[in-house]
Amino acid sequence: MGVDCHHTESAHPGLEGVALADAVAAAVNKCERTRERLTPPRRRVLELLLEADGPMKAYDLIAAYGHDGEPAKPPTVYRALDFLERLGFAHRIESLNAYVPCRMEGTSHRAAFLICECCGAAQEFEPDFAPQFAAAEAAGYAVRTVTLEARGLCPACKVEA
Amino acid sequence: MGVDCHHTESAHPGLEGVALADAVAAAVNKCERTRERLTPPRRRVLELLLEADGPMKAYDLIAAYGHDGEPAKPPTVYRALDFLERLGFAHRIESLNAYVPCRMEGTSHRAAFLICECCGAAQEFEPDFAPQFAAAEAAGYAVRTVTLEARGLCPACKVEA
DNA sequence: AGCAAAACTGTTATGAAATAACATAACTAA
DNA sequence: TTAGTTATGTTATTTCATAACAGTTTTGCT
Repeated sequence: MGVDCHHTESAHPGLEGVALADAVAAAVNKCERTRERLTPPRRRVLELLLEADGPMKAYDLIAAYGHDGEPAKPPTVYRALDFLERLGFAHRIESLNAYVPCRMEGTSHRAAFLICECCGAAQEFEPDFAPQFAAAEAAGYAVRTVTLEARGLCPACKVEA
Repeated sequence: MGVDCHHTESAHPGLEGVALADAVAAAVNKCERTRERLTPPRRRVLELLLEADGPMKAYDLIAAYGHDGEPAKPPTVYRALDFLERLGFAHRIESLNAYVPCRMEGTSHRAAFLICECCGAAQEFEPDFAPQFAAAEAAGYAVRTVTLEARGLCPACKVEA
């Protein structure tokens, strides 16, 4: 991703084989429990996100969608992304116009990311916003969702620089 | 902005007259002190942001650019926005694809916003990220910039709902 | 002052990201 | 079993942003 970086994107290598199958199975199970429908296009987009080594652009997903090389139509992928985000299986990174699978499955979390400007890796973490928004809520705001994206250098790229 | 809201956007009414002139003069002064060039297109875009009642989309700025109704060319506005962001006179709100003038002039701040999903108002505030990123920096990250966008209801819209 | 480098603007064209609109198909609950 | 809801397929369009390059203004150097 980064222009001035020669690292392989190793912070979050994509899943393969058993690990990928397990992650998909976990999603299938969660959907069954909650009566949600992990339909073929939704499942396909989730697979693509899980396999990827880093954040995926929507049009990367569109291009990679067909096992035979046939691209998807944009609404197919955008609808699947909407679903995956709604269920917490994926997150959109606003400052990259890109998408990642959720790496913190199960935690009822507000997503936050540390994005490396060198290698492009996006590390998800669990922020503690309570102190941040106590004041806002005291002033009458009702906070519903929070997007937090920090940009800088990951440990590997920082060392190299 | 909001679809289900009948409020006027009063949280941050646009500047007019003397207040607008003062804000522009402050920017002129700051640029003179720092040897930056607040050229006509940059100044015009800053004026438009300051006059606006809420976040402005780039193409709103493009349409409003000419005093005679003539739109600007897109690069004119995007370049001006780059400049204004670089100097801290404006902020981009990623989750809206929109821009606001900085309301916290002078503070060396990392911008953060409370965005009302009902009326569209964007309230800037000064977050304290120190506790948030102590852990990240301890783990070797070098955090450079932070984007924080909280979405919910502002006090006025919360009351109405 | 004279000149080169850098920064800025104007312009055309294109690229990238996302959605509108509408027809069809598949679940699901009475 | 049929009405209602949810999801998909498809075409087209809209929205957002930048590439590329020519020309101008400013700045810094000697």
